[in-house]
Amino acid sequence: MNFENVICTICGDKATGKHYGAMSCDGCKGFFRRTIRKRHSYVCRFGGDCKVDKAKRNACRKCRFEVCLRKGMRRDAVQTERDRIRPANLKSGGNSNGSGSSRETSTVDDPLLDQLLKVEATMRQLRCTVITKTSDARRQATTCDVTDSMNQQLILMVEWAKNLDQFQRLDMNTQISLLRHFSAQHLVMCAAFRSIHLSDAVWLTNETCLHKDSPKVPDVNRVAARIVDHLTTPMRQLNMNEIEYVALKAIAFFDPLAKGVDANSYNEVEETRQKVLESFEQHVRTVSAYKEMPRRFANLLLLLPPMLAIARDLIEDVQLCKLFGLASIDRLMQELMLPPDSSSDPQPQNVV
Amino acid sequence: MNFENVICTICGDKATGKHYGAMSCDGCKGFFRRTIRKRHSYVCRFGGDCKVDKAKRNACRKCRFEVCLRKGMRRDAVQTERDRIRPANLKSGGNSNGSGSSRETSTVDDPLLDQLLKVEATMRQLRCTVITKTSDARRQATTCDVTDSMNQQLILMVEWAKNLDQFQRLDMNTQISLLRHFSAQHLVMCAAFRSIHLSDAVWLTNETCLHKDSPKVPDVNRVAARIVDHLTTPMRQLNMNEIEYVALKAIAFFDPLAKGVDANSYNEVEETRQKVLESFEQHVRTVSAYKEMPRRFANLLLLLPPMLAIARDLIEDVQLCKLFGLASIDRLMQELMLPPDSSSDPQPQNVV
DNA sequence: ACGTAATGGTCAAAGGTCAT
DNA sequence: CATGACCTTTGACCATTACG
Repeated sequence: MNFENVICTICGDKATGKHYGAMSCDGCKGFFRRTIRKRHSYVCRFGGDCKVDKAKRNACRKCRFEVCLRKGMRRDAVQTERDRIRPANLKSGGNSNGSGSSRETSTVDDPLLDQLLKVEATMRQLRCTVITKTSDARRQATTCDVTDSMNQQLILMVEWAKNLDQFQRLDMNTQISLLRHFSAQHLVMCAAFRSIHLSDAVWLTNETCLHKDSPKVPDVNRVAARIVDHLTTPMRQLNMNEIEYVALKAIAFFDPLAKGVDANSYNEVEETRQKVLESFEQHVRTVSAYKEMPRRFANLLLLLPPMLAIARDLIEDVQLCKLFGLASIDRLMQELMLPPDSSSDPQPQNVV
Repeated sequence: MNFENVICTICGDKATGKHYGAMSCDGCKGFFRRTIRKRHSYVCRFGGDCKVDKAKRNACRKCRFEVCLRKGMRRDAVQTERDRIRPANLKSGGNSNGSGSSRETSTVDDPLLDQLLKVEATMRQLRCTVITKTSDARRQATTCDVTDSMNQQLILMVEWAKNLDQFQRLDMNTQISLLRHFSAQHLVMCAAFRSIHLSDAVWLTNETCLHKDSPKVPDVNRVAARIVDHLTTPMRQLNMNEIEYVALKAIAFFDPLAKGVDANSYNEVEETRQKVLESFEQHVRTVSAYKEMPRRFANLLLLLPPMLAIARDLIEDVQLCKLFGLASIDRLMQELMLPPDSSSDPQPQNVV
């Protein structure tokens, strides 16, 4: 319908259709609805017969409302309030004083990221006591180097987790579930970030190097090559720094969907993840030196799917190695990385 | 039939017949159809048990929809969109703009997202010609239903890809690589989003339902349960809509890390992914009705890792089924989902 | 052929939104 | 807080389809 030449019977403005019984404009329509809904009651400050036209219709609400009724608008045509089309903005905290206190975040102002960084530094120190450093460093890694390094990393992962009070607060069942779910991802992620300054090789914790096409080490799923190509290279291109690394690691670790996390712990884990996510996003978008790089936040998060894929293939490789006796699988590695097996302990023990 | 004394089981208004499985009025009928068609997802602003009667039925859409389901309305009774009854040109005989002059279903400003939505709509129509609809819909799915539905979805995936010119421009080797890499993820993602209005069940394309704990179907990895718990439920909590769904699907599909994508094609695929990412972020942060929901963008992206994990377990399940002869594995499924096998064709053929 | 029941689509007139 | 240009949703009404 074309309302171009139809005028509002109340004020003479352009009408947009019949509303509440009278051909009228959107203004008079809205005015009438609000008046009825909010039970407004007006008083005329003048003689009670004010002109109601497009220019003066807002001058006297009493007289405008009178005209609405006189021209046929019916109160019963106004319905009760409906559902919101869009949901109300769920703002956290609901504090209205949030007007930018604008404390410029210097470097690592965020306490959560700060905590993660500190734990990471502790781990770097601890690593020296755990690592069996090979005498001639930087040589080509052997299968034995790889399993050694993996074992060391798993020990460190457990220590790392124990340093996080968000982890310590969880019940033991959940703790074990998170560790098991994360172990392979931890290995892959650490190896990838640690190698960010190498080219075409993975730097193991015992300071040997595993070249991405090394034929010495059984690797049907080409895990080493994919760590380099799918993770380390993108990390380098994104100029990923340690803050972002520790945050992303925590996001992957606190995964409420980990097998074995029950409904009670789900919320705790999810809450921790959301807090890290908040700090992580805040850092990447407003603090980081590369905050202007388009889509950087998304691309950092998109490191997680390939990380997961490679982790799963790593588990497959370890299973194959165990099956064919190509490498010795340590007890901790067995408990953390391989699926529960009837032939070994049904429940991980002494891990935490 | 005289409906004078029949009342709507949902709101108590005068019923006009049985609609979608429940005696109801035209209002509840239309409301239910629109909800299903547009994949609306509501949130109750109150306690979650609002009264639903003739006067207040529009006050809370969440609770109205809940009552619709509780009173027996079935989503599978809502059919796919038909052709317009009236030709779009209601005014001048020959309207020049070929595109539907009548209100198109929520066109998006972004041309890329618009393209993805249009292809999705095309697929919905095509589905009708591919799907072998079971006579009694909504029954419990059998193993045969599951494999049938998977086959249909794989056929549709190939058609879907062929409708994307960003895909058509790639060389055939890359095309096959992307399809193989995405196939299982496609099945999981479609099933998850399609089931957003069901509870505790997955809605298959042949309109049967697979309950998350169905004992009928072999599912050692509990894929159905995890689709519901790890994907559908979070999607519902995030109020994910179709735009976000098609964008996320494209981001997962155009994965330059897919096995078999060579260095030349890498950039093309990556470029497409980055463009979709750009549009996706733009939409979620500035256009979406839920743009104020904190960390929404990150949480949408974080759907991808569980999606990938479930997809890989689905492949495992299919392999097991094949191994034990529990289900017939179609040739297309074999080529797209299972690893290349020396006993069958070494190279996929006739897929694209 | 015809009625009936269930699906579909239409669009005026309700509703809500949010910069001003 | 109120306004009103602009957009979404509702539901009375009519068309189409399947079946006996």
